[in-house]
Amino acid sequence: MPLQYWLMKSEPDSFSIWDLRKRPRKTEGWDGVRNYQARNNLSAMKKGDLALFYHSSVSPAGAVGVVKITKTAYPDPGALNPESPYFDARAKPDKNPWVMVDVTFEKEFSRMITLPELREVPGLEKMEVLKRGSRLSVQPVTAAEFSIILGLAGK
DNA sequence: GCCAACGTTGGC
DNA sequence: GCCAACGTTGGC
Repeated sequence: MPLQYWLMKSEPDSFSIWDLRKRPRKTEGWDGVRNYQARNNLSAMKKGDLALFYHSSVSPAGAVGVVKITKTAYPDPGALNPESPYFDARAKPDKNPWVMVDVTFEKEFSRMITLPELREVPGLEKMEVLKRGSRLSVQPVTAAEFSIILGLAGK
């Protein structure tokens, strides 16, 4: 199976690509996903897959860099911890539906590729993140889309 | 801060 | 199983 590509959204106020770069080994667990479709995408990730790091809920929003999946899906302990903002009372230690992966910093783009810019680029029309009302926080991206965006970042 | 769009919940 | 109400996301 060749590498797969993804887009992962985070609000930079809670966790930014700059936070990730400062972590030991530039690695952090991507936790707190509480949507089944996004969870399924996390579960489908393979070691070595690459993901666009996307800053959401900022103006403008956009892709700011690339991370690598360095650990495949494992149970997200936050779901079991009442102190966690991501606690889910329905999750049990033997039946925890929520997973997380580890991501490692790969690169930061020299500039943000903003959402308005992405909308203008031929070949990206079908991207999930461009759809009206798109809220999925972990999305698949095709190899072609990923390549186009890296090209924009390299300019 | 507003509000459209979405996913989830819960009454029936 | 339907669907209205609700809470959340996220662009603007």
